[in-house]
Amino acid sequence: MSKELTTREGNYSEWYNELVAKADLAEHSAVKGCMVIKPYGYAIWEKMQAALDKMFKDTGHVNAYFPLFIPKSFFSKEASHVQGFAKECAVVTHYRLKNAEDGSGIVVDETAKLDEELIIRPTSETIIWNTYRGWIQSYRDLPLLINQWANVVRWEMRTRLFLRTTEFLWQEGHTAHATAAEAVIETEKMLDVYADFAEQWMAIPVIKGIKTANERFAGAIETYCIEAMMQDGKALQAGTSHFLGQNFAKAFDVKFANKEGKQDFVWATSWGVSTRLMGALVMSHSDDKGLVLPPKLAPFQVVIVPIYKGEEQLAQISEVVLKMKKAMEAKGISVKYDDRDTQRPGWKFAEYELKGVPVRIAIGARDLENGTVEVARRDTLEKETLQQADIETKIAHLLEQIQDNLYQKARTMREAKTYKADTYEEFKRILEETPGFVMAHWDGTPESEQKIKEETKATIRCIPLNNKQEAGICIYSGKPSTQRVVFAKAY
RNA sequence: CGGGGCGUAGCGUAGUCCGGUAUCGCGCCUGGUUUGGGACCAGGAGGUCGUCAGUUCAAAUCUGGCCGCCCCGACCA
Repeated sequence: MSKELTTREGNYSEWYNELVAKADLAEHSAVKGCMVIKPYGYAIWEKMQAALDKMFKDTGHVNAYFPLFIPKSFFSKEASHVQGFAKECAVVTHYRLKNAEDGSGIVVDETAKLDEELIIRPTSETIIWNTYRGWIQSYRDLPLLINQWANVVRWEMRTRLFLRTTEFLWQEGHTAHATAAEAVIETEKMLDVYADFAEQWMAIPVIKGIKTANERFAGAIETYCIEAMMQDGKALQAGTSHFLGQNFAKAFDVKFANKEGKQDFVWATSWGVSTRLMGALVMSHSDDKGLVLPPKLAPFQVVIVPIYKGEEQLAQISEVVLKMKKAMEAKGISVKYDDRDTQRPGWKFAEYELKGVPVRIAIGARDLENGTVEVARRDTLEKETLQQADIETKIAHLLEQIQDNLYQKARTMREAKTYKADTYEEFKRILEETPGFVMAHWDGTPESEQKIKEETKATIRCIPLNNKQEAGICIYSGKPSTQRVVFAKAY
């Protein structure tokens, strides 16, 4: 394994791929388009899950689990939904294998053909709404606020670790409501949860907005999203929350008796974030030395490396370290003490930098004499010598600073790469020369949006919520427009 | 599905044009010296060269088929 990482400047895409592999987050599996998430990467995902799961529960949701398989007929019930997903579905057609008669190995047993094929879920609206029919009779059964943690499969033509894999992990919330207004409030509430998570936990600033009709989820009335900017100026959709109207209730005949005793179709939402967030995390903060993790999501926040000669000295150092470790842990800081004798300090320094551990503490004989430690922060690569006394308070403070600094840095970067364009020429020049978000007027038609996409590869990422209204003309058609929207090339 | 590249030890590779029994680095194992930014010395283990067939005295190398993966596009979270 080479020690030097490809630089972001040199080849951003290659830098990302190498980083994911070298930081031990994930690797390609034997199955095309599918990844193995390695323990270190999975530990980050578990942190994300824990934080999100708590946020969901704090907003009144409960977890449940629905099947991996969906009968094919369910898909045809909601017309636009099937249209959106049909091209990327994995299908189970048989349920048994047998030994080939010519002894050449195992083959599909053609006599074990399913009467109805099963689709491996690309998303669970259909199986869930089919189930909800049996759960909802009255307004008293509503709202139904359910989330599931699951894996889904979308047979994408081109995949990239975390950003787009054939199978991925996610959570999908599916809620049912008595009124449209209540469902819209839910949709917006969960968008806020996602935005808070992105900003406060992942240290990634996001723009909340709604998707245009072209970009809307298949089967939704309105799709809300959070959009983040990666260091190369490309946009990444980090989470979506959909107002589904009564589309799925009608498709699956889910009715309830309202207070007036009248039958009405149930109103729905669905919302999800996936392991794609891991990709967002990597691409937002990391540098040419490796991963940079926000303290709130790092598998461990502090690593302590002893520098010693001989076992006796190690024992002396360990005594001090274990006390510090205990004090830090009492403050809720996660600490790894790496006293392995099999690797040298320099090796460990490089390794933990590559893995993005927020704070490294080194302690040697010199420090024992002086009552000090060397503290290095990953985000700025700065080192300072601190007194051991009350180290837990200093480190706790430092971790907060790092968390905040990462967010501010990402925000500054985004602002520096956000532009206004008033003509199509200017728009194209910006995308070509200095990729980023381009705020531009658009006439509101799918036709103009489509043409711009074909000619520049840029799409409308979203129409920001509470967008400033201003008169202007569409950069493409010259027709009047009332607001600027966010254009960018996207992952 | 179009374009490009690749498949040789755990990883990364040389060798392929011009056929002669596989190179180098990292990693791994043993012993020793080391340890404040990816240590050094000595010794050692590890390979049906993606796969199947063909040509040949002889194939990693030539010919044909097949399989797989990666990258760039179209599609998408």
